[in-house]
Formats: sequence, structure tokens, C-alpha cells
Amino acid sequence: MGKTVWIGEVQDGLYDGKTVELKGWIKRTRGSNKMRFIVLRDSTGEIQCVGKKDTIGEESFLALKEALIESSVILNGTVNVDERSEGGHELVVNAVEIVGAVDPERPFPINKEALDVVDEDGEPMPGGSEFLLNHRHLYLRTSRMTTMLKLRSSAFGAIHNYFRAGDFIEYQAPNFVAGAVEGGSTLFEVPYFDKVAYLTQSWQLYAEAAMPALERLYTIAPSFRAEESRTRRHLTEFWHAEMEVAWATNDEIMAHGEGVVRHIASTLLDERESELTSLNRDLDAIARYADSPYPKMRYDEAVEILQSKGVEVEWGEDLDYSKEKILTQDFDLPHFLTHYPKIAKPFYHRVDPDDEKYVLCHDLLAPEGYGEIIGGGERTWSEEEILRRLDEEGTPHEPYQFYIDTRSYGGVPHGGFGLGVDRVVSWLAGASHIREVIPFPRTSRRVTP
RNA sequence: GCCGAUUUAGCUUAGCUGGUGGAGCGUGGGACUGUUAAUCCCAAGGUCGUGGGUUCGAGCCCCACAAUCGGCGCCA
Repeated sequence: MGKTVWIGEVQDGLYDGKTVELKGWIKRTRGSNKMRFIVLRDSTGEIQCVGKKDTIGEESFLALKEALIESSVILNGTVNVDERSEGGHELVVNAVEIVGAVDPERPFPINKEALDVVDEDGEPMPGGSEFLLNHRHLYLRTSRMTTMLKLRSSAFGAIHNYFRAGDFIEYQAPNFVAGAVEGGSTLFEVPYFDKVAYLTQSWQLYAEAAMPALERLYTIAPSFRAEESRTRRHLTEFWHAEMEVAWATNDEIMAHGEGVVRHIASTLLDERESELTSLNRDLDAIARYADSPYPKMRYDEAVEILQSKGVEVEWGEDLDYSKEKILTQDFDLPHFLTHYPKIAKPFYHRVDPDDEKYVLCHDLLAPEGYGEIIGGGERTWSEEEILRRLDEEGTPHEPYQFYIDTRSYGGVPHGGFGLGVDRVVSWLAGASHIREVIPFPRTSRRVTP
């Protein structure tokens, strides 16, 4: 029971005048007592199918009439080129088989009204209502969500392609861990037999352990952060593309960050132009993200710019989202922010040998208000400096003993970054909320369905 | 952790000064031979989030709780 004909191919004109069997789901129906119009969808597109009572007979016509939205069906018919049909093609049905009928007592609950969700300012928030979030398992098959999932797939593919083309080795770290990566972040605590473990916040520490073995490594994996962040940019479970390179400088790592983001943008243009267009995305902007080099700015410059705009900001404080937003509102490209003050960053960031007030790090800030999409830099690599910085922070050594050990045996300069894949897809898709680009979003107040 | 808001039929919502809760979509029935989330007629469908309180009387006023949404901090 396979499937050989796809609606997308029919709409591309591959089957004009031919008899085909279409398998799919009913998106909507309309018609009279003599003919029915069925809009059939599958994963590749939609097509209008016409069933005439004279041609298909009483029984099949009744079946078509009774088939409710989201029933699965197999329709046999002839493909006609017809301008009256959306997409330019139409199936003239001559046989009908209902595979999975929908019970009229429980019709498909998502309708046009349910899809029109707006926020407090009247801005569209697709999929944002309690009802749609509760029915996420059914919302997945709406055209907007399908489009987002296709963009997401292309972005994941682009990341793998970028790193593999650069001879990186894909490497997996454990998700149960004993200690934190991010200094102030909260960890999800989970019972682990008679012990306590945590869900990983990052692959980084375990990647650094493998750095002397593989030298160039990367992953795409979920990371977990128990922050009660209620914003359009946060998930408690998000997909993290991380990389680590031996012997690399901050500039080299930034070049990879820029490279992978540009490659994601160009891949979306190559593979998903029609999806981007259907989302009303500005293709010129995506092309700019794919083709133009990303400007770099030191933290001090950013602070000066903010101060010149009248924003109160003290040297040494981390730049929060409200300040990032002011800084990036004039940008038409992602910008790197480099050389943050040491006091704003955790122990594993390498102190700048040229000026001990700073660390050799970078953040990549996306334009259009999407915020930080990459955080990275050189790592503290000598054993002596690691111990000193842990003590400065008051962080205990025990959970990091394996990490300290890696420095004792041939430590070398190295670094890497973490990229928020969902954030990048959200930005490039122009999504109104990060949950738009992940099938089952996990946020501080929702783990279901 | 902090601030703000919402909760009325399966969905989206109206509901005046506190005085018998209306509609659209969907569903069921009927009409219609080219519709574009068709159109027209009819019907069923409501413990108004939960629990208290005030009142002759509460969807509406008061209190508590819950769920959810939006924003901030923090981050990717």
C-alpha cells in the first residue's frame, strides 16, 4: 500500500491528462447536490478535486458528501488543467475510497475562527491560543505549521552540511549531567536512581573533553534550561547547534558562526523559496543575510552607541534584551558583539591576554528584534587559570573535575559556539513566536501535549 | 522571581445601569450543476473557569483559588 503520486507533482504539471490515484486528507469541501468540490491536501500541496454525481454514481457521491474535514481518502481520477482551480490543476474524480472517516459527533475542531489569534496589541500570533496549544497534535497539519516544519528541516540539513563540508566530526554528549555550564542559569533536576542528576544545558564541557581527540567537532542536540522566561524567544527545551575547534581564535570561531548562519539563509532560499514567499518573507532580506559579511563591534563600542542614544548603561553590565533591541533596531544584518567585560561572563571564557578586563568572546545578534542567536568564544584553557577563575566565582571544583583534568594533559587554545537553531529558524521565517517553529514547544508553563 | 491581562456552546465572540444569555463558524436536516474556508432556509447545542460572598435577584459587583496568555529579568 504505497503511494506514487504526490499532489505537488500534479500541480507542477507532471500528470496533465493522466489518470492518477491521489492519497491525502480533506482540507475542505463545498458543492451542490450534483457535484462536490474536495480540496485534498498531502505533505506536498493541495489540489481541488471535482466529483460529479453522474460520473461517480450515487454511492460514491454520498460518501464524498459525508466525508468531513481531515478525513483521509483515496481519489482516482483524471488530471485536468483548469484555471478555475487554485494551482491551475484539478482532479476529475471517478472513484472514491474513504480510508479514515471523521465522526460527525467529533468534527475536526480547528476551524478558521480558531486560527485567527491576535495578541494584546492586535498583532497576529498564529497558533498562540490556549485552544490551539492544547490541540497542537492537530494544529501540526495546518499549512502554516507544515511550512515552518519544512523550513526547520532545511535549516537542520544546512547546519549538518556546513560542518561536514568543513571536515567536522559529529559528536554526541550525555543529556544527564552532574553540573551546570551556564553560570546563573537554572538546571532541571531529575531523580537518577538514588542520586540527583540534571538535564544538560549545553554540550560544551563534554565537547571540550573530546577536542584533543577530534579537533573539529559539532552537534545538533536539545538543551534544557529551567528559566521561567516568558518571552517570544525562549523555550525550556531548545535545539542547540554547537561546535568546538582546537587551536582556534575568537575570529576564526566567529567566521564559522557567520558561515553557518549564512549557509542556513542560502539553503532556505535554494530549497524553500515558495515557503518563504507564502509567509510573506522579504527574499531580498534573506539574500542579504546569505551574502553579506556580518559587522563586528566591541562591547565598549556598543555601550558608547547606547549611551549616545541616551540609554543608561554602566560599563561592566551584561546587555539585556531591551538594550540589545535598541542597539539592533537600525541593523539590517546580524552583528557580532565581542570582548565583553570579564565580570559579565562565566569562568570558561578566556581572558584577553592584551587586556585582562575583557574576555575573548562573541554574541551574534539577529536583526528584526530576534535577539541573540549565537554565543561563543575562546575557552579558558590552562589548568591554573581554570582553577583561579572557578575560585573567583566561588564555583565548587568537584563537578568539573573531569573538565579540569582535560587541561592537565596537553591543554591547547580552543573555542566554539552555541547556536539556537529554533531562534534562527524563527528569525528567518519571520515567526511571531519561537514556538511557531517547533512542533511541540516546551515552555515554563506547558509540557503538554 | 516580578508586572499586566484573559476565562460565556466544539471554535471565535456579543452581552447596556445587576432584572428570562444573542450571533457567526462547525455539526444535523433541507435547497442548489463550477464552487474558491460557496450561497439560501431550518434545528440541536450553555452548571457563563472553580469555590465563597453581597443582593429580592449575579455572566456583570467583592474575595480567594486555578488554568492560560503577554511583557520584564536571564539566556541560545
